Amino acid sequence: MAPKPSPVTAKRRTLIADLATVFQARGYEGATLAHLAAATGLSKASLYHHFPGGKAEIVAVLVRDAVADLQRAFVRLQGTDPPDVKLKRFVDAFSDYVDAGRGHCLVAVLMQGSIAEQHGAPTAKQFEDWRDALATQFEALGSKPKRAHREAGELLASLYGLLLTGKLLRDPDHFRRGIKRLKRGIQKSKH
Amino acid sequence: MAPKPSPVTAKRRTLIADLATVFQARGYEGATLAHLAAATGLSKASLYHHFPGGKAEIVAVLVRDAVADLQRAFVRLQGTDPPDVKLKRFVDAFSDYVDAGRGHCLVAVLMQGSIAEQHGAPTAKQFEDWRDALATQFEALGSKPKRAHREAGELLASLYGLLLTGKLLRDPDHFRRGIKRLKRGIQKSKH
DNA sequence: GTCTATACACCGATAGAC
DNA sequence: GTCTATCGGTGTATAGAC
Repeated sequence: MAPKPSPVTAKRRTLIADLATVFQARGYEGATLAHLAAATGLSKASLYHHFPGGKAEIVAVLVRDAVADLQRAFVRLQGTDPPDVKLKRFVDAFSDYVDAGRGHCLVAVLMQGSIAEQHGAPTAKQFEDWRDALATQFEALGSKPKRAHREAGELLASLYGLLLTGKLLRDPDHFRRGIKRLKRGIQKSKH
Repeated sequence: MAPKPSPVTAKRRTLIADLATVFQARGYEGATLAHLAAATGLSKASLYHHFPGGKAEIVAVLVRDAVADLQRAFVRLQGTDPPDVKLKRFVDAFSDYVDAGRGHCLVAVLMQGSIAEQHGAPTAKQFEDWRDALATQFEALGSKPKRAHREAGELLASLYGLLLTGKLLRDPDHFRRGIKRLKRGIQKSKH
């Protein structure tokens, strides 16, 4: 049995989750300390106790955390299962990460705007690694390296495109239906 | 010959274009009046002369204007040319609208965040109309209505996804290559 | 139409009591 | 660890001269 996580860590995790919802909905500049305090139930001063660096430290921690969350989806590509199974599991995990299209990808939200200057370059490298991990699976499905790399980029673009257009169209099902089709497409591209 | 546009209107057009660049790069909350004044070369007080409603009026005008710009891409779907030709022209026009992936779609940028509450619903209706216009062309290519509707949503998602992932990957060519492939895909889906 | 000067609210951040 | 009170700076918006 796994060891019980310390309550300190558990409290910090819910604190971070509450903070993330504000940045997700309002972006970096739109997320004021008053909003953050209200969302967490703490005062502004208490937030500075947990994050002495203020807003900059909060967002740095949140980016780290969101990248780790997203990483958990790409971990589904590891293991000895067939590549199409792993790719479909990844797509499902990504869907979970963005709450089936109801939420956002915090990494993507924060990388648009003033935060990109500070965290944009390392995040871009991370996304390249993720694209390579996807490409490896497409190669295992029979595609040549160049084509696999292309298919990996297309899959990423489709996922984020479905997420964004679902919000533009205000259609909660747009993302869900798109995910379903994407998974069928992975099945087919095996031939 | 078309009548020469009045200098007043021309000045206002460049003014709006300058303001748009700031909102595109910084989002609604990130675009302060100081930034907007600097970008236009006017003082803050002068901005209030042109837009008495302040920042809210500026962004309302900009949304109207950006929607009209984007509409110009969808106008390429009209006419008597073959549907695949019209769809490819639309894709090129969209690419031009976002400066080949180097810029953003101002509509999409503003609809994420606090502005969505005010302008989100009418914009969503507009996007539905645009999706329908695309679906009509896919029907003309031989797809049944349901499938054409799906293909239209996929095309929109791919365009916005390529735009977003190109920025996440910091790869200026990602969008350009994706556009090329999308156009080839339209060719193929004809058969 | 454009400007400088300014009003007033809110922002991020700190001090210090409990 | 949490709070109230408060600081200096900046944000939006206005007054009024030119």
